[in-house]
Amino acid sequence: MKLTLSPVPPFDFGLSARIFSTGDAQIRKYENGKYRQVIRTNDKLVLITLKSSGSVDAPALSVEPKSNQKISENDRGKAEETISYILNLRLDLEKFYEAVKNDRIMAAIAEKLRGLKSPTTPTVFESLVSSIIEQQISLIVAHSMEVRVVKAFGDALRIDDRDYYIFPTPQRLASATVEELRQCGLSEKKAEYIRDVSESIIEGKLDLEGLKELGDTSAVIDRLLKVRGIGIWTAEMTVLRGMHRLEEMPADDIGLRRCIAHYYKNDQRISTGEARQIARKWGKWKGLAGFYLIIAEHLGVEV
DNA sequence: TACCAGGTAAAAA
DNA sequence: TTTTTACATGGT
Repeated sequence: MKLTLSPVPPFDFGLSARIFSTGDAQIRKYENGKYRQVIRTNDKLVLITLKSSGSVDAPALSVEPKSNQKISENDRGKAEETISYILNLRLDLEKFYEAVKNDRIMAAIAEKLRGLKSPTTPTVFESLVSSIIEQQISLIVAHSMEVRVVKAFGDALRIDDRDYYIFPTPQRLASATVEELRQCGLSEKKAEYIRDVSESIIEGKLDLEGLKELGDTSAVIDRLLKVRGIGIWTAEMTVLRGMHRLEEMPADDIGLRRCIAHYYKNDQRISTGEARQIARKWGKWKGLAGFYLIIAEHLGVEV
């Protein structure tokens, strides 16, 4: 049973999925033109395999869902919705390109990366926990810890004799001990933050997913900042990566600042303030623009 | 070996 | 109130 999705053009699936080339094959991986990940539809785990069946300007995505349980019509609808959400298929990139056309550098990068959409996590929770793990340490280190956390605490789906894992639920992480989390390489404090925030969620003190309904992004960030372990960087990363709030850019991010410096300041180190200053010209697209810079640098794009 | 990596809270000044 | 420090681990 297959289904087909029609992303809003332009959309370059290969380019957009490419950042998952280095992903873990049992969690989230792009390989040989196929992207694979487990999602939750209603209460079922479904392994989805996506591949392009169109072009950048007439994009189409074919979806192959697999599960241990019977996939209903309703599940199919949910799967479609989740995929559209995590790959940002409804985003109209032309609006972004139009908004940055007067910035010579960004316009050139956008032209080379035409069709690149920014992915997000299925839940705000996943984005928040990942961001906590990524605080201060290198992405390589953070990535290996995340893989350990997902495999230790995430639910597994067995398909064709192979286990695939979905990101753990707040319930599961709230019941984990700090010691168990530390086994994944986390510092004691990060383990506490993650445990505590998970506990707040299951106790109903924090409705992370409900924050999606809040139109005012700065109100969302203010709420997140009240949580122990979440500073401005983590709050901004969370809304950007977990909620598609593409106007939000974590200006104090050291990697992003390096990218901005590379393209706009001849590689001279810049402060958070200078980064925000440069980002002003991207208007409500600061976060997406920052994402374009990171991918551009990663791919060695020069303008 | 020391230092840096997509920070933050808590201690010290 | 502002500044400094501890923290985890992998790469250079």
